[in-house]
Amino acid sequence: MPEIFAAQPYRQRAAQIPQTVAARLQQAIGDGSLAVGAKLPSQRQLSDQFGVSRASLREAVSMLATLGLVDIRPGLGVFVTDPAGRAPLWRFSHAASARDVYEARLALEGAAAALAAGRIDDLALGQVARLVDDIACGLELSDLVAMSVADAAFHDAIVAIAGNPLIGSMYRSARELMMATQRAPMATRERLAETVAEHRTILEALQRRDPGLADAAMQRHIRRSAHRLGIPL
Amino acid sequence: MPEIFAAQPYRQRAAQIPQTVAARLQQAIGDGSLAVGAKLPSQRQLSDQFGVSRASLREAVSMLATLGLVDIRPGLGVFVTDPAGRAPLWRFSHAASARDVYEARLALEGAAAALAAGRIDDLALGQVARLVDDIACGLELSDLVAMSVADAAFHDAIVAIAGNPLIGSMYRSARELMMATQRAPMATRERLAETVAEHRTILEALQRRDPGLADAAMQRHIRRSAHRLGIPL
DNA sequence: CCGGTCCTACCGGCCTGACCACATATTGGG
DNA sequence: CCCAATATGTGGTCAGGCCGGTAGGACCGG
Repeated sequence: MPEIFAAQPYRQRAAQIPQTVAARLQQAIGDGSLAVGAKLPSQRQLSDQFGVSRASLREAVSMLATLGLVDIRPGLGVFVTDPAGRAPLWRFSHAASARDVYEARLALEGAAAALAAGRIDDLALGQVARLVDDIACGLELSDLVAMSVADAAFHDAIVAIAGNPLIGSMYRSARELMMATQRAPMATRERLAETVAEHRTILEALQRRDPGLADAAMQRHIRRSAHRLGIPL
Repeated sequence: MPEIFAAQPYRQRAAQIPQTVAARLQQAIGDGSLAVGAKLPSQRQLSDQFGVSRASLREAVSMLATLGLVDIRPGLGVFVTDPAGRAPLWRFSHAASARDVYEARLALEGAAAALAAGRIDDLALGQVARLVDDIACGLELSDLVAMSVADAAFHDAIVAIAGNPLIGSMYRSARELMMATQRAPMATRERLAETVAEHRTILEALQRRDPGLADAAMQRHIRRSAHRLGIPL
């Protein structure tokens, strides 16, 4: 399997028209020429503009839709989707174990916490603090649903604050995968109290703007979460 | 397992033909009816079999290709890709900066190195050592191409040894993205010598089976690589 | 018998031009 | 003034055709 050297310079396949068109559209979306929510010109118009057939243009648009960059609404048009919105349509063709997912979370969220520590502002800090309070509140009320909702929001917020679109996209994918394999969390009260304390520790690291501390606190939290779920890490 | 969400309020859009065909092909790939590496029937044959036009069938195949499930080889046919295969850079929405990519690499490859340290066997250790030698050899011969090839192989190998399919998939995506944005590396000889030393350090950490050390060494290497390319991290 | 060239069937890539279903804007009648 | 019929625009789909590249067999020269 290690025949990495056998790989000669990839034969550059001739530029395929749909791919080229998709790339140009993607670029237009990326650099803001096509704002979020904006409606693209009609397929007939675009195909004419690019000098390609509508079939090819359709393939390009179809690819962007598959990637979730664009939303096609029959009879209305094609619209640029909200990037912050769900973009996790990507599929891992192979199955991942719960352990795989937690290892990935460890890497991604640890890094996200470190980045967030260096980039968080006071406003966001207050929001994160509120989410921690929500979690604690859920604990007191023994409202497991509220707790898990606030918990998820907490992690999402940190990844968002990290401000790295790649890590954000990867995180969302891992999260989606996690939901597919997650078992019900055990509800011992003292164990739940642990998670609140761990979130508080992360919050403190963010307040101190200490990336290393935030990374460590987040990794510790995820590691212990995995243990609580019976996943060896 | 369709329609868990069938009861949703959103109006169910009429089944679109390409999507339906893509789903059925995807299912066939998923359940093993189409083995990895197998060649799909020709597009004309498939379109006839599904009772759809070739244009629709092409859109479906194009979607699968976008998801990386199949590989289209003009003049030959459509083939089911190896799940361990790589992901095209379309995956990520809105353009990522070089800094974003390096931040993601920092997280992913650091974690991969740590995992690899705990899982590497002597055989793999020898292969990695050989790759480091190749890099050093490239330096002596001032063969920049050979160096970068061996360098890439080194990183790929560590990710492979880590054995986490998620991290592997994410890493490959990031790598593709990196190649798209990479600027020419500066070729000062002493700077190149630095990279050899950094790789050696990573190798030593792997030899000691020390995850923490491997993580740190890999992160340091990537960080310095970024600096060498003028990317602030 | 061997090795080359040529031919042909097959494959994907792309185009043209048309028709359908749906959403909306326009318009005309009650 | 309101409401329905219609015109227009959009995406969805189709049929058929041409192009260029690939592979494998047939053919021919050595």
